[in-house]
Amino acid sequence: MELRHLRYFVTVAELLSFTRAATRLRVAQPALSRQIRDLEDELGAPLLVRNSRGVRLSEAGAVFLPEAKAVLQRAAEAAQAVRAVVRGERGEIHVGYAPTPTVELLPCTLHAFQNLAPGVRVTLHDLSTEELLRGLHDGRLDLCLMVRPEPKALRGLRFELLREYPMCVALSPAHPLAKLKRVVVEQLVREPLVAYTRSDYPEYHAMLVDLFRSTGQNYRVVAEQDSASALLASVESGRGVAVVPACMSILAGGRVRLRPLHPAPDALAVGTICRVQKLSAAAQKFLQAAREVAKEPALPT
Amino acid sequence: MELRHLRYFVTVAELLSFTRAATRLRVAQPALSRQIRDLEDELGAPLLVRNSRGVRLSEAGAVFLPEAKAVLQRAAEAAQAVRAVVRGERGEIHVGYAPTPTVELLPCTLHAFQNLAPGVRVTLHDLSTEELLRGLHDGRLDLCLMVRPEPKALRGLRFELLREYPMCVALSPAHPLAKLKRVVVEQLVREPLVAYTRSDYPEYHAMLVDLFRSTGQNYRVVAEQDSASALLASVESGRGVAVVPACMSILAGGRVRLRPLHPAPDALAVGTICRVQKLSAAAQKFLQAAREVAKEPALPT
DNA sequence: GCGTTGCGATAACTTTCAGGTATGATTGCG
DNA sequence: CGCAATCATACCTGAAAGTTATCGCAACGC
Repeated sequence: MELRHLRYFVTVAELLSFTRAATRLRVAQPALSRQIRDLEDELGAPLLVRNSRGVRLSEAGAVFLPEAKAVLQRAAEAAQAVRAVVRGERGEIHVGYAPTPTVELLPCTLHAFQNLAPGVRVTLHDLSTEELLRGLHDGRLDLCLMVRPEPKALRGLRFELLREYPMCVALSPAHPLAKLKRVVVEQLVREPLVAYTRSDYPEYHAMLVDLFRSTGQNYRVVAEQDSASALLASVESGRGVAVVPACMSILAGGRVRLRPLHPAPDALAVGTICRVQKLSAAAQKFLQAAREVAKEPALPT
Repeated sequence: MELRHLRYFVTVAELLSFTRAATRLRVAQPALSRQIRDLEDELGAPLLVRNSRGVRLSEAGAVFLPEAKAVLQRAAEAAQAVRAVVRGERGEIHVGYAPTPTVELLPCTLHAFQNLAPGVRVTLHDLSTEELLRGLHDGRLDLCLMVRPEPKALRGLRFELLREYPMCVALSPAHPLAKLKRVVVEQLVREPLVAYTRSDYPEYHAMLVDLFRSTGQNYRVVAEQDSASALLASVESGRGVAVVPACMSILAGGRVRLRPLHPAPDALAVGTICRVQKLSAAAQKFLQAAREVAKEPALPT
């Protein structure tokens, strides 16, 4: 039994005529008669009662007609489900992200994507930079929201900038520098610093070296922390101050003050990365949602 | 898209291997690859991701797999529904009947058939003898429960005797003859008779002529009624007595007495009739139910 | 490092069967 | 009765499903 048999039978049963059904199906009448007979042979019962004035449904045919329609309906739905995936209206995407830099963008993007493609499930993967890039390369991830990586790590991938967060100084509210509108590097270099763990965040320490080079003085790291929350807790406690991107204000709440740094080092570039090739429609919609979110004004510094 | 494509895809998706799926499907592997590719082309998306170590489902494939299984399942159910009709486990039969002669057998047979074939709907048709036979011939009726017709009316039909009801005399309880164990024809011929309408029931009147021939006397019909209930009402009122089959006792209740007639005329033969050819399995089961009912002891006279 | 193995894809061919044309059989109708 | 309409039959054609043989690729083992 094939869907063709069902399509043919349903048409004959609805028009109650082989001739008219053949016309509608764009086949010759004998071909249609043959297919119907094959179907009847396979099912072991005549579905149609032929008389010289057309046909009528047999007992078995009357039972089979709604069943056959249901099968065809179900088959059409199955095809539609795949086409919905192709159009990015259904399915699943795996999105990798770096938690702290995307603390502002990720929730808004997820929300926008939910409106754009309500049928697509988003699975989030909180991973390190290397794991994010590896996941993109081997196909486990469809796209990532993260800090702009080194250009040489971007083989076959495309980065799209969404937002830049200027680097700021995080201070406990009681700290004298917190009264200033902005902090100058020469003031900062004398302060005890809290930093990210050197082994986990080498690029953060490279940034610090760059930042303080102009002062000609050595800076002093009094504590290293392996997470944003720990860094902020250290700063809040008065242990020291930290250089952090402006987006950190969302995590900091009111417990820590952020002040612009002068001269400003390179801002933190956050955006999407995905493969240049073979991007699913759903993933493209996610990119679109992210772009729309980025158009909105940034959070006040 | 044909069911073949779905069968092939489901097998590959479950074995995650073209080679093993081809073996199971009893086709060569290239033929299978080709069919899957045709399906993918039609749906507009790859369903399987091929790598040199077997295959895995793509996004679209993961969505399509349960859909395809559902279609195949539904198709199998459709075929099973027809086979259930063939086996007489499902469907509908049209049963014609003569109400009064089958007053005992029909309810019991319906009950037995309900147990034998619960999935079959029985549609009853209360028709005259001629209409019953015509309905059988042109296929509107599958079988009938009725009085044995003339042999010449049985072209292409088969009668099967279920039960014989001896002819009795119906008397009002107050009637003098009601005190007797049985009524002799010579006694009966002097009584005023209530009969069925001559035009509607010629065979009934033929029976009366036969019955009284031996007495050499004329019988006297004082009223004609066109239904069993009217006949019984007339008898109950004392208008006259009637010759009726023993099964009439069920309709009569206690309002009328039935007494055997001596010498007994031919009993009323009640049974099934159906076409010799093309009897559906459900109709055969109905016949079987009727036979089982007939095996039970008859009602006491 | 290099053959070996196991996988799916490709190529060339064969076979099957859906579909086409022509025609026959039946029946209802003017 | 002839005509028109309907489905069945017979026979042919061609698309496509299937077959065998082979390729290319990647993982594995020695």
